[in-house]
Parts: sequence; structure tokens; C-alpha cells
Amino acid sequence: MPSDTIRAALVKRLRISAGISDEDVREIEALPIAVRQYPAETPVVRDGERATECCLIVEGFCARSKTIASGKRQILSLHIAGEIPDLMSLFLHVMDHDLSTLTPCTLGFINHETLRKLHHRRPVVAEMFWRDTLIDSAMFREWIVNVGQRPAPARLAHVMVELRERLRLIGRVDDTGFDMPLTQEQIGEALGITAVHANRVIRQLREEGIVELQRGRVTVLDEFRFLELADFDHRYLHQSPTL
DNA sequence: TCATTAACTGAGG
DNA sequence: CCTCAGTTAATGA
Repeated sequence: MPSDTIRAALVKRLRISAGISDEDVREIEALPIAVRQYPAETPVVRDGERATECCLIVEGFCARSKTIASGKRQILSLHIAGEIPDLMSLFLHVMDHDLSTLTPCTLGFINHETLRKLHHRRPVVAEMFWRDTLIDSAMFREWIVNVGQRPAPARLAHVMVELRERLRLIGRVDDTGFDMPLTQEQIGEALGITAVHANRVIRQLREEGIVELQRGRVTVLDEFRFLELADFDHRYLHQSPTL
């Protein structure tokens, strides 16, 4: 995947908020980015590390997570192409969680100093990054509700619906479904359940004719019941321009 | 390695 | 008594 299509995806996500100029877009598209390949399940930035660059996902799936003393990992958020999961490291220098790949990934790195200069030169771009970070925290609130209160099948459905909405923004959803190439172990870590139970929940949703997950591909079988189960309210994603 | 499934267990309603 | 979910273990892709 050429990295300019990912710059375009980044711009597409950011420009939902009004006010971006062609010059702003040109500045983003001109950012120097160092592209590197990562295998699956590889740390990008670790908890406690001091980051000097931000990570733009070009291809693949990443997650932010924390690991407790017993070794169990809680996935806190999933990230897809066009996103910068560690934007906050620009201001919070020491990482308070891990960022790692879930699948093989192509990642682009943007120097902190470069981004800081862009913030000063282009206040509208700075506002867009700020807005992006606020949406990120809105997604965390939803994630807490999901893992803390919903039954496991609804947790899975909710994560799937949210992922679909975000993939739709970058043109990665078609009429047959979308990719969610995570192992059941990873899905369990995202939902706060064991891999065995994740398997049971996936099977249950398939048997009930609601949604199918096979070989990393999600196929919705019954859109109405899927949305009903997910208890999904799209407002927290703040994707429709508020007037 | 990952997915699948059964059998068993216990918590909690 | 029923549902949910963790554990263990066996088996298949």
C-alpha cells in the first residue's frame, strides 16, 4: 500500500472537522515519514519508554494494551491504517502503556520535533490533532462500558460495529463485510475473556445467525439484530459533522 | 500455531 | 436450576 493513500486516509479522518485548508493538507502530505515493517505481536513502543516519534499505521492492525503482574494482557484499543495511536506521546513523553502490532504491519514514524513545528505553523492542524485525541478518549470511555458492563456476546458485537464504522471511513468495508484478522486469543484480551470463551461467543453469534467471523473476515448475517446486540450509539465516534 | 469442542467446575442470580 | 465463564484436555486445520 503506497503511503500517500494512507496520508489521504489520515487527512480524511481529520478533515471531518471543518476549517482545514488545502495548504494544511499539503503540509500533512509533505510530512517526512520513515516506513518500517513489523511482524505480528511485536512491541512498537513499550510502557515506560520515552518516545521521540509518533507512529502512523500504514497497514495492519495494532493495539494499545497494559500487562499486569500475572502476565495477563488487557487490550485497551484497536488501531487501523490512517491512525496515530501514540499521538499523546508528543506531550506525555513517557509511555504509560504498550503499543504493539497484532498482525504484520507497515508503520510510518513521524518525528516529534517535526510534528511540534507543524503544530506551531498550522494551528488548524493542531486543532484537528487535538480533536482526534478527544475522540480517542471518547472511544476509551465506550471501551470501559463495554468490558465492564456488557455480556460477552454484546462486547464482541460492539467491538465489531465500532471497527466497521472506522474501517468504513477509510474505505475498507464492502458489501460482503470487512477484515478483522485477530486471533481468538487477541479477541479475548480485548473483551476481557479467555480465548476458549471467545471461541464459544463467536460460535454462538454464528449459530444465532447474527454475525460470522471466519479466517479474519466478518460477515454480518442479520444487520438489525447485530446492531441491537451491540447496543451501538455512533455518537461517541463524533464522525458526523455537528452543526 | 490456532481453532474447535467437550467435560467439568464454581459463582451468582 | 440456569446462565455465564474459567480450566483442562483432546483433536483437527
